[in-house]
Amino acid sequence: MEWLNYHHLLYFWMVAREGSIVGASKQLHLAHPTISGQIRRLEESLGEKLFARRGRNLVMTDAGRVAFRYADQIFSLGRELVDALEGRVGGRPLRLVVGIADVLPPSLVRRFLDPAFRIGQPVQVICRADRSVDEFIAELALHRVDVVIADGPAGSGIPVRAFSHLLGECGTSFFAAPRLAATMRRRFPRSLDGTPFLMPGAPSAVRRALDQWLGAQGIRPTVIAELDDSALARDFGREGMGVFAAPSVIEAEVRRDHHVRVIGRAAAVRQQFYAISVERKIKHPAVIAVCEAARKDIFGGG
Amino acid sequence: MEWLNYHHLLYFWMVAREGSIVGASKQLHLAHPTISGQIRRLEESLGEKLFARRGRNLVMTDAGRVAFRYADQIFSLGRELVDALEGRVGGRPLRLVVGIADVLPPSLVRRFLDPAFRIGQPVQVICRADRSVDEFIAELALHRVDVVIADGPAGSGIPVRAFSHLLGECGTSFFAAPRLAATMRRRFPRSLDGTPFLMPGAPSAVRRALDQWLGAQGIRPTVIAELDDSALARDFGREGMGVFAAPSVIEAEVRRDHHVRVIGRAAAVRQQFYAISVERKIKHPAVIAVCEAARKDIFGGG
DNA sequence: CCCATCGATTCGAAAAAGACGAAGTATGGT
DNA sequence: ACCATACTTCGTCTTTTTCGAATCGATGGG
Repeated sequence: MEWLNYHHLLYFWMVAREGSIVGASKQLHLAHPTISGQIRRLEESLGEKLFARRGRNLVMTDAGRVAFRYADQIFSLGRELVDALEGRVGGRPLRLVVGIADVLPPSLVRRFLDPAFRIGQPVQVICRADRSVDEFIAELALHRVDVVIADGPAGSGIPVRAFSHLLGECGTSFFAAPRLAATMRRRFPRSLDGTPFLMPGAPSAVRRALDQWLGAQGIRPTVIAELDDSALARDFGREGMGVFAAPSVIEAEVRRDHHVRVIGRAAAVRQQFYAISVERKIKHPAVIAVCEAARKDIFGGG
Repeated sequence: MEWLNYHHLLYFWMVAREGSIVGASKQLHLAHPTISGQIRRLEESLGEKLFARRGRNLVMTDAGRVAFRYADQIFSLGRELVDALEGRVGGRPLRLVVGIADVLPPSLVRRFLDPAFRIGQPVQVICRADRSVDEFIAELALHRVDVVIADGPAGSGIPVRAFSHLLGECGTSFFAAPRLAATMRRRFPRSLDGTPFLMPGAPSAVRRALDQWLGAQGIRPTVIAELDDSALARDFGREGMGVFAAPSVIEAEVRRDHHVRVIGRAAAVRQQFYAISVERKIKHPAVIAVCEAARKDIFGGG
């Protein structure tokens, strides 16, 4: 039996996270050629290409995405291991472990979580995005996460007793780099037809709503990439590779941070955000703060 | 941030599994001094001793046991990763993934699982013992295991909808190496008082029943080790290190395989065995076979 | 009690793996 | 066309890993 080389896997994982070899080389304090070579070795030993070149960047292949999911868990466990051994098992300051669906935009998550820090007592928030929503819900049952923030309620697909609390909902806005946006703004949404489009990953609620809406209008954009991670989608979009969608509540941040323009809105494509917990009545004070603030401040006017 | 060396961890894990460096060196096709040295490095980088010498063997320290739990999951994920990438994701022959509580004696598990192979169609059984029972139940919810075999019903501790099917129950027998057994057989169970005893790990049903029974009789053995893994307990016992307990149904195998003698029985210490599944009515044909055979053949007469 | 055995450890030398910088190739923006 | 950026390839050098031989300590049998 031949063992997987975990160092190679670490490099692969870091490259996937950072989106580039150069980025990873900085994180790892290594020269870029080193990483390039080691990833090649990993691909050889696995017998599968993990990355494909897209322009001057790398994107994961299907096999790469599979490997990444596992790698994510492996290295998350590794960190837990050293944490556990260094004694910080149950940190004394109030701890809030949040599982986050990776389709959610980071800036929105940050706004959701912000109130947790303002509840009077010191609190340490641990954000995890290294599992799927279903897996997080299973971890909810094991009390390894306190709350899961997702783009839909806990489905009946998995038999865990969990309760979904609506944080708020809004429509969807479509964005593109300035050049592309200029040609698209007129005749929206018809202009989306045939346009390069950055699609959210398959098993998400946004994706379903989007598919439905596009189908109903008979619009068929050209899907040039499917991205599980919404941050990745916006990075692609910023580079002018295509149109992407994001919740209307964070329009301002998206425009500002990614230098893109809004080309149109679809109120019918509802995006919902839920906090999922084990208890029907939330007890964790930080989670209570998060839920209340979301309903009042973030979605209060919209 | 300094990264955990996963190769060192692998060696550590293998040594822990095999119980000795020599054993691990055979599995890994490496020289023993290599492993010895690499484990030393791991201990240095972690700042914790993982093994302590007991006679000419190694036993895990508390820190070692913590690390082992994590390592087990890490390498189990690693194997899944390469399996997934080699395309045997959903193997066509009927697959039965069984989660096994590590307090259960392997020989009993083998007898439980035997009928799964005799159901007419080809079946591939994947036994996993790399998580705790609670974790397995959570994985049940994710359909990553089909059934969990445990020494007690699914507790209400974790909010997963799961159903426990009693496979059977029996009393407990106490065993020891011949020499020790000879002095113990008279005046059982009083003779257990002060005797070196190999206790099953804390969070198991057997342990609770045993504690209760000993307490009721006012017997206090000297606990020289607590072993989560029942196979380990019997290995210790075989070497004459102390008395250990096992379910009465497997008396014959234990006597034969470990060259130990029965020193007494306690019918009151009931050991129960459950198959835990997501459905109330079991659908998986192999699981049905397992349950029926257990009730008829294994526990039919006793 | 002594000796044979088994298993873990220490040590220095040899082999393998990893890391580096320089140069090369492809891509995208100006 | 040119430059900037990012990935690759290549030859060399460094670090890590591995090995065998020798040693130490515990165990069990004679």
